[in-house]
Amino acid sequence: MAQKISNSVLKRLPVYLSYLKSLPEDAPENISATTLAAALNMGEVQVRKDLALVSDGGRPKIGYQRLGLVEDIEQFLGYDNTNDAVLIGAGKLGRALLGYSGFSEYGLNIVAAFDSDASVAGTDASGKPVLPLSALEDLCSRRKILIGILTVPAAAAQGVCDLLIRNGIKAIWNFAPTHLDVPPQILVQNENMATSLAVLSKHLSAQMKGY
Amino acid sequence: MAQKISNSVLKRLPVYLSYLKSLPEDAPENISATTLAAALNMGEVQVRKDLALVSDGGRPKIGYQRLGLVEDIEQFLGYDNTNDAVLIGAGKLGRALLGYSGFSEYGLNIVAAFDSDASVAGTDASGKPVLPLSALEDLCSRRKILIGILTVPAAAAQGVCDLLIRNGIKAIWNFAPTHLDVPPQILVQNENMATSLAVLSKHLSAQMKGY
DNA sequence: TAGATTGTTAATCGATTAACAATC
DNA sequence: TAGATTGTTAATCGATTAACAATC
Repeated sequence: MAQKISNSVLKRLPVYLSYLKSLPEDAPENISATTLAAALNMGEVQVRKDLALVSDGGRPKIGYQRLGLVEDIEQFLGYDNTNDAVLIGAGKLGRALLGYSGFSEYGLNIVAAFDSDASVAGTDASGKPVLPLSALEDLCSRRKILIGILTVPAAAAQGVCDLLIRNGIKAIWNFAPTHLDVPPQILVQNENMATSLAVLSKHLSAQMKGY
Repeated sequence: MAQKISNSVLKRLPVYLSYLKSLPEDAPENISATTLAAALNMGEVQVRKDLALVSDGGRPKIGYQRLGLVEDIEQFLGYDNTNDAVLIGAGKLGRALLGYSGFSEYGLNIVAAFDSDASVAGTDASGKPVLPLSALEDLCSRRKILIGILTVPAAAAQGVCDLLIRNGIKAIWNFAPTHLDVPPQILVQNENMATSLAVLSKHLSAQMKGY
């Protein structure tokens, strides 16, 4: 029976992963949950519980096999089988994401970008083609794309979102600062800057006031 | 006694705010928690509880005053008194953020960007100056900057982070995919793409498997 | 063996939801 | 008044933490 994984665990796993990968090649072969927890400022029980979900266990007194753990987390997160994605909205943010080479490491491959502005289309940004929106349908169905990355202005977001869904997209990574209405089986992951800013500035003003 | 606000509430407030602001000028003067909840796919009790924290209440049968609510949320989040910030790392992502005009709406003003690569420095990206890292100290102390936005490669992040803290920065918005070690009174808000991607691809593969 | 470390079971904590009373 | 809506109090749910037993 497939275990239900909470979002909070899911968000911590990449943190472990990137830390483990940042260690030098000649680091010790094993690493303990205690060490990991200390390095990342987390509770060690929590780390152990999280790791228990993805690996088949460490050894008392020794810890987890470092490289095995990396593999286990990557496999668990599905970073080993690459997902193709399309990106809509080739503005500054869109191009920044297009040019971000790090995604492949997480199993994400942006196949092409689309923009409603035909004059932007055709241009290559960091090797990836930028196409007119009219080409979306063909590409999505031909390559069975499941992930759409939305970097369009808020006002255009819902329309593009509907278009994506009509073309078989199952998951949307939404950078537009707006709420999207979607059918229940479609996943929307919001990457709302305003949200983080709120946390940031609130903490800041709280600290200033000294409470 | 200042109320302790949870992060989850803090993250929902900007969502209400942006929805309220997206309504047309001639929308009804009042809006009920019920309506808001339905539009955003949230629980109505939750909406009401959240709004209770920031406003002095709606009226039964009528709802909340729409414009008053906007003001209340903005004021609560501190969007009315602008915070100056510096951005370090004028790569693609850094420039995308620099050029993003929406921040001012959230009370954030990026004063300048810095980059260790002197050849990039001097260039203007969308009107904001890009300066060499050596100019950071002077500007931070002169303008009493409290927020630092980190868009440097992971390997450079901790070093720049330390530099920022030495220069009086109290809050760091970290886009580098790495953990930062900071003293307890410094706030780090991580904007880790890998984290969102993990949630996204996991849900996707779960759905494909049909469980 | 002793001590470090794992993994599990139980307790705590916090956030969400449900039920309901108050109000216009 | 009746019904929509607010706000509050209590119940539920889930995640984190603490305590502890098992293991190398």
